Amino acid sequence: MQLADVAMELFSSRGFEETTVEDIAKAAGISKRSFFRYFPTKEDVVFEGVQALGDDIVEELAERPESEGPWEALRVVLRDWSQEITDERHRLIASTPALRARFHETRDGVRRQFAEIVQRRFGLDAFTAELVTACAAAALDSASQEWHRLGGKKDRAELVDQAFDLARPACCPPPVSGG
Amino acid sequence: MQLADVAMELFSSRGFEETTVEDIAKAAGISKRSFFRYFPTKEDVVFEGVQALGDDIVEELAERPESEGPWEALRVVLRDWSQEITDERHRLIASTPALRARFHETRDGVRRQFAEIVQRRFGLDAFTAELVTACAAAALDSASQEWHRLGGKKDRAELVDQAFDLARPACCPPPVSGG
DNA sequence: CCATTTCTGTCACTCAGTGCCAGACTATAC
DNA sequence: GTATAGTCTGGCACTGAGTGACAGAAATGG
Repeated sequence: MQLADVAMELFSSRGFEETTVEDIAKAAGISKRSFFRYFPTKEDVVFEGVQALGDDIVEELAERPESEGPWEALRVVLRDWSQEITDERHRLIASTPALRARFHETRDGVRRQFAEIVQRRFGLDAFTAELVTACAAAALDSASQEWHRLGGKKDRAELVDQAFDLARPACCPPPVSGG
Repeated sequence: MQLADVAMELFSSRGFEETTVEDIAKAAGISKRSFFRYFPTKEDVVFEGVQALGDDIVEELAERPESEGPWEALRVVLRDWSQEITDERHRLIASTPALRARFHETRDGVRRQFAEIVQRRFGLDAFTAELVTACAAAALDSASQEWHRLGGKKDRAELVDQAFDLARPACCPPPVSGG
């Protein structure tokens, strides 16, 4: 079993803060020092892959047709993002303040990358680009929360779509379809 | 001089992470143990008052007229929020990842309070309330960043207004003024 | 086989944060 | 005045995250 899996299992059963790095190391049969050779911090175990996923989505965004407009491009591309974070991970993050903080920060880093691309690709000024991407993040967040509120009974992608409809900012008018 | 001022001065000159709690304590003429009787963590020094300010604004929000609608109410009330965080504090937070993370988390806590009030006072469902407050936070954030981008040359309140115009979500149509 | 690189554990360290206790200070009551 | 109770403080020992340095094991390559 991989180190990250061992750690996540301990986090899930005991809680993040109640699990020491030495616990993880012992369970994985390595030393504490070696743990820190694989992960720079204890928190990073939980966020393994999130940054990588962010990079993937950034690339996808850069490949959307320019004619699509920023809001639609973000909508399409972000439907995946929330899917990839497992339930257990979400539960853990939501219930641990330190992880919540770290999650916000990580996600905002990706959002900043989005903003740069949106600015270049769709020809917006920095202010508007920041604004639009921040609104998209807001929509995604609300969709994710609503999904949890409903106990996972509704399709995530559908909720994201709904959120993007409700949150569409005034600076991104809907694509006209014959009117 | 107050403990928080001593600490902020050290943070400003040496940086947050380069300043130990013992440094602060020594400079303030108290023991390390006493420092932690005034502030639960080193980070909390930087965020002194932010939560209290949040509570104030939550109250203000609760007192806005119902007829105003959520978006306008948030706009009015949030114009103060960013004003209250000093430049130096902003600079420090922006340049320290751990503080950035903590800031996001703190602000999101306040936002959740907003959402509850918006939901009750303006009769929205939880989903929409979360969405609208998250969009407002996005607008505020973008305005604040733009203010820094412009080197503080433009009026903050004006930028917030502008951001709220650009970011107005589809679920909060503008108040009709005779049309 | 030997040489080099890489991986690993151990040890010692710094720093944030906590629990405990003992002494100092203050306020009130007698 | 003294006794007493509550609060504030420093000191000490501790846990736990994270780092630097070093030495030995293991893989790699000739």
